[in-house]
Amino acid sequence: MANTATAEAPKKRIRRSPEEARALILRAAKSRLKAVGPEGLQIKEIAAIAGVTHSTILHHFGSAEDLRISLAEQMVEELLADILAVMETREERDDKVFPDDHTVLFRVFEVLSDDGHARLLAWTMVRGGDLSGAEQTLRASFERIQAGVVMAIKAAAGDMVVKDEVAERHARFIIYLVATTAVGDGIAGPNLAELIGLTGTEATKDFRDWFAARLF
Amino acid sequence: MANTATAEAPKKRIRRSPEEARALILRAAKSRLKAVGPEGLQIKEIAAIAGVTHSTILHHFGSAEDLRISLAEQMVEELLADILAVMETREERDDKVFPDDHTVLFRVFEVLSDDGHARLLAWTMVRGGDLSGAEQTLRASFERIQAGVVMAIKAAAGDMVVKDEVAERHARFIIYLVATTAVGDGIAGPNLAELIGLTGTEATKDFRDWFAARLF
DNA sequence: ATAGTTATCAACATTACTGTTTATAACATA
DNA sequence: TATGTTATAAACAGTAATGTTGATAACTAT
Repeated sequence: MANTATAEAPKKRIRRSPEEARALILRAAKSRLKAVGPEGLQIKEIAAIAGVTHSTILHHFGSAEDLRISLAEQMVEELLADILAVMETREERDDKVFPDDHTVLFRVFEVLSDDGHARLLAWTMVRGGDLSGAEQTLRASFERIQAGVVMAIKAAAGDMVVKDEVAERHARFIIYLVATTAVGDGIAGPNLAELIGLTGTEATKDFRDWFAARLF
Repeated sequence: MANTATAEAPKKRIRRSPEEARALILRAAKSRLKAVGPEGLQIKEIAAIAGVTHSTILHHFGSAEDLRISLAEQMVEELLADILAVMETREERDDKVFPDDHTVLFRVFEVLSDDGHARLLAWTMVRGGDLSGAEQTLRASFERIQAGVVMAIKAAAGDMVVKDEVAERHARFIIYLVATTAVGDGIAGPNLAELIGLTGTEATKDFRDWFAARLF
């Protein structure tokens, strides 16, 4: 007996555009990655979350590996877009960045290292991705970021004349330092801070203040 | 026809001690991880490299997951041992560390970020390992490192009197900064430097010089 | 309407990865 | 030499993941 004739749910189909479908699937993959880490990236699990079958994923991405590559690229692009948004906000408000106002740096840290962003980024790096697919976007983004930092350097220098190439070089170093630190912080931070003895919630803030004060 | 009686190679056995076998297998796993990333950590691949069968691995480690845990713990311990060795060398030679001599910092960077060490470390972090098995070792190591940095700080301060707790706090920040930077550098460095425009072999050295000069 | 396209699903096929069992070779110890 | 222990291997089993095929529902364009 049991299910006599409950009629095998006809299963209505939602037909999406390829773009919508890909976006939906990538969103599901991302949430899965954040939730359970790289091991959660099996297409059947992702399909279940997205509400589709796994063969739909294969239809849109070709293979499970291709899905992962697309995910990695998309995440890095999103990340940079977020950082750029932070920078633009600063320029609009025409704020001083350093050393009296650390908010921008803080928000960069938040974007890059908090909320699991860095762990996801680490995943993309560790898996050996070269991100060549997103190269154009990335390069353009960094140029804009660099322009912002150069401005900040000149502002911080005040009266002193700063040669363009010196400021530019300085800017590259600063960007590189902030980026690597934020990435490392996001990845190893929780474990590391505890081991070193930087405990308490204010320790994170203190460190970032200390760091910001030494940047320029 | 074909293989008539080429006698199915009797397959001589090498009998190792449990310690040797475990070490051999972990070495193979590590090289595999460095070569092809986390996806390369399947026990059959590892077994092939180690020259044993996969059931031998299961015999010694219990399960594939247990092997990965052992690998993560061993790698972190090795890493810290290497760094400690660098610190001890400095103390023996009684060198100045900063700002006139950057060799120690350079070697820490080398150990932490070059040669794929950081990528392996990132893998241990990303996979959510809490490393509780190696906790004692890690904590002790960091205490010794911190002691070294405190000495360096006081030396750098010269005549000025530095309160112990200030130096200690400063030391923690510096250790944290160097560690996170080195980790981020090791993970994102190659891609990031190229994107930012820090190209050429000397760019790495220049950055590290610039960084070291700003540490104290 | 009609025809063509394709995003979707369901069922099947296949690989690959982990884990199990049994036998034996290598070594230690008495 | 005899006996026990165990590290190793080979073959098998189970399961989970990817990939394939064919049919169809949803949409587009004629």
